[in-house]
Amino acid sequence: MQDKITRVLKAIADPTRREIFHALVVASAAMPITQISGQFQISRQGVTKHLRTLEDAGLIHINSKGRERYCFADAEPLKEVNHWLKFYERFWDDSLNNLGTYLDQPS
Amino acid sequence: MQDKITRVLKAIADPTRREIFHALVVASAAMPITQISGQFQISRQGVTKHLRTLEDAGLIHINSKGRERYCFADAEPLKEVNHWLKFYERFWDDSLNNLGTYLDQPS
DNA sequence: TTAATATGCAACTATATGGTTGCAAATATA
DNA sequence: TATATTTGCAACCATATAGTTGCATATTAA
Repeated sequence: MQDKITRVLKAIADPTRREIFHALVVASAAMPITQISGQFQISRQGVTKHLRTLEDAGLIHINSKGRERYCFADAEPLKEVNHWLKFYERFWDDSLNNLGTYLDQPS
Repeated sequence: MQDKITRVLKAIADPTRREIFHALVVASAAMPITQISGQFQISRQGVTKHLRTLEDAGLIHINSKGRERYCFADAEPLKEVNHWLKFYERFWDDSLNNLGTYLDQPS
């Protein structure tokens, strides 16, 4: 399949998935799927698909209990995104650097 | 269209685009499209499409000079991703918190 | 036992995505 | 001027994505 970081980035690249993930994080409690999907306009099945994507990225975990499936957030995979970002940190402040590069073009 | 942060996340969610962006960052010099595409296996047009996506996200800027178009990286939009991540920072360390949540399920 | 609830699976649709190729136009070079 | 180079545009293709609906199944509650 895909790279781990690619899975995580694709997972959080969708606004609805970011909302679902956020809801689970701030809830700080495991929630069954129906309860989660009740907070969104899209169908339960739509939410379920997003949950699977989040699960594949490791951003949530699901645990069955009776007929219900409890989902809870796990922010740990975001560490890797943070690490990826860290390399570029030194570049996003010096806009002057970019400007310099721009001015460095052959004329 | 889309949210700014969504555009940025979608842009970096593709491995080829991350490579292109990285190449431009470390080059720390503006490069014409043909020169960039020479570093990748996919066609020039394929690269051009990725460059447009990166440009829409603000991760590169393009400047025409004669028949050439010079591209250079701009890491600034990554700040917003960093800011989004920052909120979750406090959650990704305490795996115990997640475990607690897990154990908090009704029985 | 019967009814309600929570879920998964499958099929389907529309659109986005990552890639290709062919061709035309603009610019630079011989 | 004739030729080579850099690029954009457009059409096309295969697959992925975000969403839907219908139905079957398992579990819980009346």
